Amino acid sequence: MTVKNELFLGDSKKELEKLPDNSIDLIFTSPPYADQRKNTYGGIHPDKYVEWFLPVSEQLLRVLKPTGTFVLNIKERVVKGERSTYVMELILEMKKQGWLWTEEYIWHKKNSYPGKWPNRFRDAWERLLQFNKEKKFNMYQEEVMVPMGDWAKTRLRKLSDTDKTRDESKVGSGFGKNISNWVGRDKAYPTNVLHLATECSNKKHSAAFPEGLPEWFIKLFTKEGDTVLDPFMGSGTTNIVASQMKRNTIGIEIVPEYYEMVKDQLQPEELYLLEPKPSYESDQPRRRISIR
Amino acid sequence: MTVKNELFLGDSKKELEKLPDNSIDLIFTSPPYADQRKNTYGGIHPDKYVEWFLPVSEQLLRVLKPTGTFVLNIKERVVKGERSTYVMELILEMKKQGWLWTEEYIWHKKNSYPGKWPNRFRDAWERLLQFNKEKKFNMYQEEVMVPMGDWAKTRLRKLSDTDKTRDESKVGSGFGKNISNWVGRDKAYPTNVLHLATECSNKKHSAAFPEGLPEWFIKLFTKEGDTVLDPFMGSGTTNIVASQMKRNTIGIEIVPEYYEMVKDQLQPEELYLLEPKPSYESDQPRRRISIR
DNA sequence: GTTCCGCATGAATCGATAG
DNA sequence: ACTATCGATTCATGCGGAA
Repeated sequence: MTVKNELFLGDSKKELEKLPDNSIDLIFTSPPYADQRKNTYGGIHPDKYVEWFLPVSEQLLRVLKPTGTFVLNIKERVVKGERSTYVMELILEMKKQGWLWTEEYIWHKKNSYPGKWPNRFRDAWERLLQFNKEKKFNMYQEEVMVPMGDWAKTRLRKLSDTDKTRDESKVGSGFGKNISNWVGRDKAYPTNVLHLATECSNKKHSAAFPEGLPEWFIKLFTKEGDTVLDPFMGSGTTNIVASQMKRNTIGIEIVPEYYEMVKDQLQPEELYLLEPKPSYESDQPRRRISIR
Repeated sequence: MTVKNELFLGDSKKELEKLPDNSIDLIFTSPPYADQRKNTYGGIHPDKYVEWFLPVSEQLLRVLKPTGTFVLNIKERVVKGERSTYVMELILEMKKQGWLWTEEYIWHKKNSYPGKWPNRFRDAWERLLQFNKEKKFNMYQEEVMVPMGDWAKTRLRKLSDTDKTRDESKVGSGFGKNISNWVGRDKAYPTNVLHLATECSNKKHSAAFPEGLPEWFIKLFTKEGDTVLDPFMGSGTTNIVASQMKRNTIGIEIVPEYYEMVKDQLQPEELYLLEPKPSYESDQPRRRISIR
């Protein structure tokens, strides 16, 4: 089978106008976070953030299918000792646009940035806000349950201490519990708390999230042949993962350098001859994405 | 030494008026959650929640010391397939009252109640909102340090002499590891994600939280002899734990049954004859705190 | 082929210093 | 005075070279 990859260079709000109504199954994105500094990539001042984002979310509401889902990865900054409130204000405003705020998942970043300050500890979590157009939407819960295949059985037999305590991320997509909890069970349902380490690979984009994050939501909210959109593509993690999972993808990026970088890795049409096993069933390390 | 336990039966807003200004070091509470059903304990309709809570938080702002902290354990309900927004509205309104929203901790409920719905998974986390009166407040970070990961322990044990000297000579090399700094340290600072199992003890109160939760914040924000307030006492977990930790406590409860229950367990004056380790440092399994 | 170990670095924050 | 930039702080993780 083949999947299509459409990439747009330009401002999200403008480029989104080119997409037809009700055509997207899943929007997964991590927009530029608010930033006081002006010269950072995409830095938007916290006070202007909601105003900046709302025209985009209005377009997203238009292009999303009624059965589709919008997952927004975001976290508010600390400004002068206080958490900013722009994320909360954004949720309230998006509801006025017609979005349903269905759920808030927590991404627990197991290896967060070091640091200790007089008034706070390390920030080790981010929000994954789920929005929908309708109360009824597509959700394939079975897909994110991790089956007890031969791999898991073998793995459990030689379960090491490190597996038990330290490395939860080797289990499935990295979400969920201790491997040892699964002994005797066929399947495990996840919760709305996702445990995943931030990646320390050679990505040149500062806002990269681990591949497991979009992978999990793509599995949960789409099936093969569906269409996944990332309006703030960045290094293209969402699109590359989605394409590997045989979903059609659309990506928009305003910085030419990142746009070109992703373009080198994603063909307009990707042909999948083989039926690769899902990565969580594979014995091999997950395929690394190299930047050429 | 002795600690005092003051218990009030009545409505929080009214009873709080009896307390003097700037007299409390820590407020830790889990108020009745919003609920559409009227017959639940303290059930308040989501639409009325903010309006109901604000007079209480206004009193809390008055009684809290300038160096004190208010920790609010809360989570929004799902109403008609959507998360309610009263928590966000509450934060925004409390900021207008003069509160600083310093931080949001996540309580990850490791063993949350099993369950699955067509549109969502198990809810396995709650918010712990930290509010302050001033930017400078008391925080005893060393008190909640946690054992270091296995990796560091292994590394330190095997640290060779050359490693020590070589690393010391590299002081000033900027960002990077200086392992020798860690010698003698077996603890690390925690993050803003707390991993605790929910407790299934014999509590008759529906809003009971595990003892480890107030215990952690009491350690972090107070010292012995300080005063801890819970304006929605319930089964009295906060007060009982605080009293055991040699903090003076004040509790307010509107339901006579709960009020009497706590009164039976807490004397107006508790005498602590022994000065040794506080209970939370003992080896007794019941009082083990398990924050990773 | 394992296992071990050194090292880089990740959506960070504060406070001091420079413009 | 006010803003922008910079240095110090510090832990989990995976990778790659060494044993």
